[in-house]
Amino acid sequence: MRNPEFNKEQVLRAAIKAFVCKGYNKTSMQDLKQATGLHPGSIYCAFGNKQGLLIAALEQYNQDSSAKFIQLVSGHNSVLAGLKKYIENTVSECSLDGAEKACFSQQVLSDLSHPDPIVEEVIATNVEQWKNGFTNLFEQALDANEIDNSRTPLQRTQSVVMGIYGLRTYAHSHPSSDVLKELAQQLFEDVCR
Amino acid sequence: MRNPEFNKEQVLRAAIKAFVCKGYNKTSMQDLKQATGLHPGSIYCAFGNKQGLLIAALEQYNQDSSAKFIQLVSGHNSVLAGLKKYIENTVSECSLDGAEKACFSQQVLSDLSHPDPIVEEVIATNVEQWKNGFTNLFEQALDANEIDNSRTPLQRTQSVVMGIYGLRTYAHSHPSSDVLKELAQQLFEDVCR
DNA sequence: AAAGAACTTGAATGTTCATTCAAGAAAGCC
DNA sequence: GGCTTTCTTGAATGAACATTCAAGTTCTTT
Repeated sequence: MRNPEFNKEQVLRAAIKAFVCKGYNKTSMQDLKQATGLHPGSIYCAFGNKQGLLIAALEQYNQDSSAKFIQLVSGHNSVLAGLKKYIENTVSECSLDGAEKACFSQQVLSDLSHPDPIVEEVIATNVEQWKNGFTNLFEQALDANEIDNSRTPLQRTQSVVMGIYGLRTYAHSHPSSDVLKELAQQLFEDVCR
Repeated sequence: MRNPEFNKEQVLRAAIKAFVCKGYNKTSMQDLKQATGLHPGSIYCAFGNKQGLLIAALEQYNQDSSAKFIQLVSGHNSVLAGLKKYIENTVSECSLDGAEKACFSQQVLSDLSHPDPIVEEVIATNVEQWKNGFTNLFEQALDANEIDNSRTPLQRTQSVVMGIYGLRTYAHSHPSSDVLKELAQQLFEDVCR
């Protein structure tokens, strides 16, 4: 009996990088071979097919981004400072060249015109979880009297999610990092008002 | 001497529809043949290649969306009412099933991971023109005292563009039309505040 | 009505790409 | 060390696709 020679997490993170960089459709098995170090046959053995790899990668992304969310949001003096930190981190990610300008889930969704139901469900779960993070945050902020109840936590969540989508799309057109920071600051203010 | 049998505008609008529906990359020449009624050879004769058709389509889109902008924004009691109308129209477009959920330019930009410089320039021109429309609008609103000068027209333009990008991306996940309307209303308020 | 010019057609071409599979290599077990 | 099981390799396969082009069609001019 032999053990597999690769580390699944490592492979999936490499795959995510490749997918985010070129888009799912344009990432060939050759690209994936180069990125992950796995030969086509091995990928098929481990994940069934290209879409199987995508689904596994989306699940990994889900885990990773949840962890990152918690890490960024925690350990601040106020709840809203955590939110601010998160938004600022998004901006820095967007400003990187060639790297992750888009949220992986969202990119896949627009890449696949008619996504497979399974893929769609994994993405929906991702987004759901992300939104829950924000909603919890706003509930805590409400409890701590950092925001008023003129809008519900859910409404604020929707606004901030929309805003981040917008920020990321805006970043595609290579604006100066100052403009992006200004937009992020404005978003933060609008959402907390 | 013969005349071409097709109407260029009609063909380009049909091509835009096809591109927006399936995405540029996934739209095959067969799809384009079906959509435009032109056989592959004719398309190559008229536009050089697939990318030539894309560029011509983007230029047509530029014209059409400029015209639509003016049409939507004009003829209201106040300048801001025009803006509101425009945002509301965007929401209705997003709510349509299968139709134009995304701005064509923006969709192409994310579809082509490394866009040809020519394509990129045409898109940049599109966006520039669109932004100018908003900036003019906010300048008029400032002159008419409908908004204050706590933020420049350019800053407000950036915010509204980001917001519309966000709205459109948000629409991809099939939210209820009420949520979308609420987000649009909030966007309008935040931008005019 | 005949010739010529321009346009249209769609099968053929060559390329790219996901996927398969048979042969080879390595680990565990006796 | 030999045997079995599992994993890895990468060339072969076949489908999908953009592009070409030679033959066919239609319009205009004289």
